[in-house]
Amino acid sequence: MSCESDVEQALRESGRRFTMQRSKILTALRHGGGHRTADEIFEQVREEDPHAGISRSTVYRALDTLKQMRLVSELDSHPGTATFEWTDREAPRHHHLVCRGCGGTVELELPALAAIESEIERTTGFDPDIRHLGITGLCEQCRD
Amino acid sequence: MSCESDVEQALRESGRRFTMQRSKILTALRHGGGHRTADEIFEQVREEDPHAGISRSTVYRALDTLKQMRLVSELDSHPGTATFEWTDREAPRHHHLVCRGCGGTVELELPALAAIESEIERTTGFDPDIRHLGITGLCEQCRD
DNA sequence: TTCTTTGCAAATTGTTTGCATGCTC
DNA sequence: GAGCATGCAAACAATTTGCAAAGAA
Repeated sequence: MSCESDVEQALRESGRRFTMQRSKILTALRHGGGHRTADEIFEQVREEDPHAGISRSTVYRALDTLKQMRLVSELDSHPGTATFEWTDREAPRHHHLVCRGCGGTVELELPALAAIESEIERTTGFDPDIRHLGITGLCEQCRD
Repeated sequence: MSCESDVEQALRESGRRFTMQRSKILTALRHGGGHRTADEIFEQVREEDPHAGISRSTVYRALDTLKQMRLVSELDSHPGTATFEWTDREAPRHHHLVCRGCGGTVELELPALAAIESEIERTTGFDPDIRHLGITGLCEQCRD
């Protein structure tokens, strides 16, 4: 699930259509290098190609279907504005630190969380999305 | 920081006022036994005392100042509607599992997270709010 | 009396929806 | 050609803001 044609195939197999808009949204999300809000994606697509037919509702709807297909995931810890990320199954799992002061995010790997994931599953039967985990706090600069 | 008068003092010391509304909001939050959205708090206060002068904006503003004072914390992982909790420093730290299927929440203690907290601080200088951590996923019933 | 807080209503922001048209399969 | 997808504009929901009046120190 890592290049355009795979996505195209996945869409077709589930009876959906592979459209220009979806393709551009995915590209913006994948090559944008990180997390993007719906609005950022909208602006990014529009900027790269002002003639591209794209609207906010399309972005929301596309993100929604891609989420259902598990190709895109919505990050937690961004109060007020949903933030999305391309779900790359090959990449190492990383987690997000979201600063409540400046809103900036830092990524880091926390291998120890894998153990917690299985502990949760074992004790509660809950299947946690550790992958989407966002941890809020204060970054070094904002701690003053 | 566990009874009414402490809150009153904390407010006074920071040059703020101790008002009926703030008192009732806190009571609703503390004795409500768990997490509450702004709207739930509003309804709860209004229900307990229909004559109480309270408005939604007041709830939001009060929660905001209480958050700044670290007396109340906003939980992550509740997309769309912010959820708040009384920050009880004496209580054991618990964490939240939020089901993306039914929206239900489960609380559990995860002592292992304390180690992760210090790891984050050590490696990134970030001060994480592990306390507010919300983990999304699918609960046992919704996994079908 | 001074300065904070409140209520009300209006404004914002982020997101969703209905419907006619366009495009993919 | 059939049915999913799109754009537009309107609908929504949650939260914020301006301003005059009320309340705490």
